[in-house]
Amino acid sequence: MVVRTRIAPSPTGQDLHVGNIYTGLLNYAYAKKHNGQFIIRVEDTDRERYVEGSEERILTSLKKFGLNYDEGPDIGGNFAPYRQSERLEIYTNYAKELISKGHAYYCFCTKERLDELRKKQTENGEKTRYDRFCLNNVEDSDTRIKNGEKHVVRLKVPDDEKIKFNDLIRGEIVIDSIELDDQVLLKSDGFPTYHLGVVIDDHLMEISHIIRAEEWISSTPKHVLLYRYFGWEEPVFAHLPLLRNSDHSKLSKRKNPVWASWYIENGYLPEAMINFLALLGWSHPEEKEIFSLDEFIKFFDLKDVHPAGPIFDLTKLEWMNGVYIREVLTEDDLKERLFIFYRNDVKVSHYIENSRILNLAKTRMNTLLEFKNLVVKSENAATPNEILKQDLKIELEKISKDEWHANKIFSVFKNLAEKHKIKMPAIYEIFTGKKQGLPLPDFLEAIGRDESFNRI
RNA sequence: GGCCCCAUAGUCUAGUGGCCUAGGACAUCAGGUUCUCAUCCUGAAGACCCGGAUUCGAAUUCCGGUGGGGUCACCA
Repeated sequence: MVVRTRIAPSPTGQDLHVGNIYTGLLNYAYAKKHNGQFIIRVEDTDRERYVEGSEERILTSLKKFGLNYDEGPDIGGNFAPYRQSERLEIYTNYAKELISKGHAYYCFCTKERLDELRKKQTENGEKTRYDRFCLNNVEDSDTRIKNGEKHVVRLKVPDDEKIKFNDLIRGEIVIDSIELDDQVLLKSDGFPTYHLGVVIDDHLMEISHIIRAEEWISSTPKHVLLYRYFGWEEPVFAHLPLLRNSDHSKLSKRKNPVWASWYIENGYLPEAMINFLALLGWSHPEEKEIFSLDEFIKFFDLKDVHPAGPIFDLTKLEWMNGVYIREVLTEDDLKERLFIFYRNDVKVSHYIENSRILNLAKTRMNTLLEFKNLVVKSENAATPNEILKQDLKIELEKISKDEWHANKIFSVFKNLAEKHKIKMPAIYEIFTGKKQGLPLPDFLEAIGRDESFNRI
C-alpha cells in the first residue's frame, strides 16, 4: 500500500500552530518512513474566521521547519486543487448523492429555532441535538430551494448502532450512534463543514493514514458513517496525544506561545524544535535525546506513540536549543543562522564574523536571541566608579596594540581588583554594562584595543 | 452532566509478569574545574493515582474507584 498522509490546517490563525508542527512532523515522518507522500490541504471553509495571509504564513513556516510537502496548494499535485474553497462543487455533488441515497436531508431550520431548541433541551436536562423537524415535516424541499430559501444538508445518523473503528495508537474505539447529532454537512453558504470536506478529500486524494489530534476521536464515527454511505474504503486512523498547557488543558495561545513565528523570532532553531517535538509521546530506542529528523524517520513508528497528552514545557526545548547551538551546528552553520537572525541589526553583525567571540558566546546562549545580550553593551548600565574607571584606563593604556592579549589584560584587572578591593564583576560592568557574561580579558582581546577603550 | 481517551518523579519518557532495591533526559540541589557567568565533570534528592482480583510473583493482566483531558456548533 502506498502511504499518503496529510495535515489540513485552517487559515484562521496568524501562523502555523505548534500543534500543527507536531502533527505535521509525525505525518511527515510516517510518510517518509514508508516512502510515501506528505500532503498539505488547506481547509478554508470557515469564512467567518478566515484570516488574510494566514495560509501563506503557514506554508512558509512549514518549510522553515523542514516539513517539505509533496503536494499542496502552492505547489500543486495530481489531486489539485488543495484548497477546499476551490472544491465546492465536489462537495455539493457528493452531498446530493447522500440525499438521494437517503443518508442525508435538507434542513431549513433557522439559527433562532435551533438556539431555542437547544435552550429548551438544556432546561429539561436533555441531550442537545437536532430534533429532525425537517426530516419529518418537509416535503417540498426542492421548491423551497428553488425559491432561494436558506438551507443546510444534514447527515441522517442511525438511531441506535455501535459504531466501531480501529485506532493505530489506541486500539478499537466504540461509540454509540445515539451520541451523534444529525451533523450539518453542507452549510447554508454552500461550504462544507469539516466532516464532509475531510472525508471526501481524504478519499479523493487517496490518503491512506489519517494521523490527527485526539480531539477528533469523538467525531470519527461520523466520518466512518460517511465512508460507509459513499461505499469507500476506510483509511487507517491514528489519534495523536494533544499537547497541553502546564495546567493540563489543551495547548492554547493564552497560556503558551503557539505560533511558529514566535519560536523563530526568539532564536529557536527549527531542528531543535523538531527534535524536541519528536520526543513528546515518543522516545528513541536507544534513549537518545539529540537526533536529526532523518534519524527520527528511521526509528519512528506510530505504534510506539504514547497516548497520554504531554505538557508542552519550554524548559527542555531551551536546553536542547542550546545543545544545537554549541554541539550540533557547525561554526559556519551557526554564523549563517546568526547573520539571518540579525540581518537588520548592524550593532550585532560584526561580532558574528569574529570566530573567537562566537565560540566564547555559544557556551552561554540557549537561543540566538541571547547572542546580542552577550556582545552588545547594555544601555542601562549602572554608573561606574569614576576612580576605578580612570585607573583602569591608565593601566590599560600601558598595553600596546601589539601586546593586547588576554593574559596581559587579565593581569591588569587582577592588580586593579586587589588595589581597589573589588571583585571582577565590577570591572565587568564598565565594559558590558552587566555583572556577568563572556570572559572579559578574552572578549576584550577579541574585540581589539580600540573598541575596548570605546566601551569604557 | 452524557460519551470517549488517558494515568511512572515538577516536566518529557524507558519499562509489554521475574533482569525493577523502576532506567535515561530536562529542571532542582550539592561539589569539582574556572578571572564573572556559563560550558564541562561528579554526586544527591525525587515517581509506578487508590482499592480489589488473577498469579509462586504485577509498574506491567483484569475489574472498580479516583483524577486529568477531549468532545457534545451552519469552528476546524
